[in-house]
Amino acid sequence: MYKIGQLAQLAGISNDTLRYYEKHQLIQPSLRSPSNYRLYGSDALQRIQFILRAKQVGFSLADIKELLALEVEKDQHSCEEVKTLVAHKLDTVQQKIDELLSIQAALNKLHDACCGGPESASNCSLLQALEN
Amino acid sequence: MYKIGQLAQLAGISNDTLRYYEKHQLIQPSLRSPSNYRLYGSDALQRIQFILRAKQVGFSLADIKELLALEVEKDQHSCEEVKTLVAHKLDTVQQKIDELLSIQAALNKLHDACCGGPESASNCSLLQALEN
DNA sequence: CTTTACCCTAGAGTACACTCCAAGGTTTAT
DNA sequence: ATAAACCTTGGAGTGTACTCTAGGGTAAAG
Repeated sequence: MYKIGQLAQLAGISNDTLRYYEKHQLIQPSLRSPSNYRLYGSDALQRIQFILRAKQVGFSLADIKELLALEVEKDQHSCEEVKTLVAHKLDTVQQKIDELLSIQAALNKLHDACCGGPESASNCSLLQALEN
Repeated sequence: MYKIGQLAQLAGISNDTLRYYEKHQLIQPSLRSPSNYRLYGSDALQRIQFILRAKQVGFSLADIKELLALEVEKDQHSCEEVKTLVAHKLDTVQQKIDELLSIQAALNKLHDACCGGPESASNCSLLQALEN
């Protein structure tokens, strides 16, 4: 069981951020101590790391809340619903990957082609690299 | 030459957003009309599309301004500087791709494994799918 | 020639995601 | 037993990225 400060330090975020995430229902402490301190299990760390990863690639906290809520439960009905939602999320993820690959290609071109020979070095920008 | 409204519509953003990007030096109109209207060349559209793509994958406007400023010019000195900056940006991009691949893997697992047989369907969440 | 649909600037307002502060209670170390 | 280092809540403040409003000028259509 971690207290808020311990968990925050492990995750590299502030206590305030953790309380903010709780207020917005991205994470809940497993229980409260007799003196009302938040107490977290070790699964909390994994959850926060997922939140940070998703944030890095442009998901909003609202998006992330939806992703974390994706769960298959016992009845087949819920499973079908989840499958549809997951398919949408996978589309979004693939689109982001494609966008990153195009940015990566442009950066590589700027790195390799534009700095190659002495004559090729004049006037080469990221957008020009993206064009060809 | 596009007027601001035409360009904004083509790009799917508002006139205000375009003026906001100009104020923050992400884009400049090629010239002003005699009546002081902004006039953009066709390269502006490409530039905006790059901005939107980069935003989608979690780059801030400050990041994007830096990316757009990456240009190799005539002297070799500038080229070396650009190479160093590009290498850093490529690291960031690769990290984002890796984060997306890990999210993609978890979503696929939730989609395939957790909805497979009738018994495997009970209690499967995104984070559990990420674990194994 | 006037109405409708554009455009301009400057500045205020909004949503999101924190971040900080005040005023107080708890735990740990000396 | 007392100081330092934690924790609590509620609410105010900050930075980013827009979004809207006011008050005005310009351009195209009937």
